[in-house]
Amino acid sequence: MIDNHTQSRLLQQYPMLRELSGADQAELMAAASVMHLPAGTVVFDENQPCQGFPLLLSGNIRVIKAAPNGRELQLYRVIPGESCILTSSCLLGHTRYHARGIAEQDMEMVLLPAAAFHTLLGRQEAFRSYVFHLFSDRLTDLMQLVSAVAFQKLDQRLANLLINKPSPIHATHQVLADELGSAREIVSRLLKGFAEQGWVKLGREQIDITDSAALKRFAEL
Amino acid sequence: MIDNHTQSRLLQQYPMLRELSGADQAELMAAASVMHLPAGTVVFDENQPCQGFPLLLSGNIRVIKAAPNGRELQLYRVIPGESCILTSSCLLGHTRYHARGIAEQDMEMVLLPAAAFHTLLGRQEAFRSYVFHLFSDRLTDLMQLVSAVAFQKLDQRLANLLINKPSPIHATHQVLADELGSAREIVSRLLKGFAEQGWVKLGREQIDITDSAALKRFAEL
DNA sequence: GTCCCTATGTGATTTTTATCACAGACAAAC
DNA sequence: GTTTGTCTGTGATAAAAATCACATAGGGAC
Repeated sequence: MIDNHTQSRLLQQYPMLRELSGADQAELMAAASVMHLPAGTVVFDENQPCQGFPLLLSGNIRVIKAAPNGRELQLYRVIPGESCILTSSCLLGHTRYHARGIAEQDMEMVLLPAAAFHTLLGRQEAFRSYVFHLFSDRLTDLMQLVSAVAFQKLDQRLANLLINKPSPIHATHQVLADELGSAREIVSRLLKGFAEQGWVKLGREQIDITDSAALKRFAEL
Repeated sequence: MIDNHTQSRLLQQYPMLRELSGADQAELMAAASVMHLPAGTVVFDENQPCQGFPLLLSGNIRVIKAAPNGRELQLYRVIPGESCILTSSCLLGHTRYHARGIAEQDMEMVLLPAAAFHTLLGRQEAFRSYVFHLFSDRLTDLMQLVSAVAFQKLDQRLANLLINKPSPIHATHQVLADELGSAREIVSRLLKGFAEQGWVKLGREQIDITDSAALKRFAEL
């Protein structure tokens, strides 16, 4: 059951919910529940069954693949207004998760039980269309990712990563490495190279982009 | 417009179509058209807009990402009974293709125009569920692929590729390399290694798997 | 048979990435 | 201040892949 304040926040983040019929909207609010997860929580993990459909109010989820040797690679990030398509996939395909989701910051989310999810999907065009779009976008992202991992060198991928974050970037080299699926030392060395080119300025847990045009040129080479 | 014989073949490959209402089924058959494509045809390509929803009757489609330097990587294969989810993604997300599709053999397919696709999706639970499942499966495949490309060595990926094909395998090393996103010489050398282990026997355009258990063990190391 | 095209084998070399092993640097805690 | 823990820099080395440059071999066309 969702309280009024949360309901309005939910509708703000997910405008498509406004298009649901009043009755369905009420049913959703009745069936759903709010969860608070501290940063670092494993929201879901590989091989785990699905709980329900998450709607993020604040914070976000890093969805990653972890290798047996401890390395990891970020598949994508779920932000408020989106939902974890992986979960939809589980719910729709009746399979289990194939990746791990980790709360990056403290997180509030509304969890829609599987049954309610299926009901909405069957009855509400707006909801269906929303889910289809999510699938579509994710598929595109993943194909891009595969292509990048297979064909691009790490320096280009790193440059890309940097220019897609707001400068100054607050992150350790390890975090960047995990996002790229590589090792910390490599990222450190590449960053040093960028710094020597005058593209970035490095500090502890901080990277200032000083020549984003050059970085972009390099990334798209 | 689809003739009777083709209709029955279509229903055989796509049993879910039987669950459509008679009227919708008739509408589908009226709106759709049959296409014959010779092997090697580029069925769709990156940045191209979507024509419609393909239903394969025979042959199959290799969906690949091509790198600027000529290398390529197979994302997945579409076989009769499946449909190209990438197309659904385009139709639903109103975007363009993000990969290339190539007819591997001569191909017959039924093309469902975008409008008919959307109608069916809105009206028919069975069709919707079919499309959702396709999405779900593909997403899973792609995540596996990303993980493999990022974390596995080529020898393991090659072993995996081999054991998932019926022996004897008829393919040039170049074809295998393209499937893995690597170079021919590497594949040749790795295959030689496998042959030395007694796992395969090599011939011109032919690979006989002589110890699939060992290959499997190696692949899953 | 010869010619020719494609497929394969292979050495040599380079590039890229990973791994290991520390040293130094910085910031917060005490 | 000192201590402590995390973060970063860096050399040395190894491993994996890619690249280049041919040699050879098989199979069909003639």
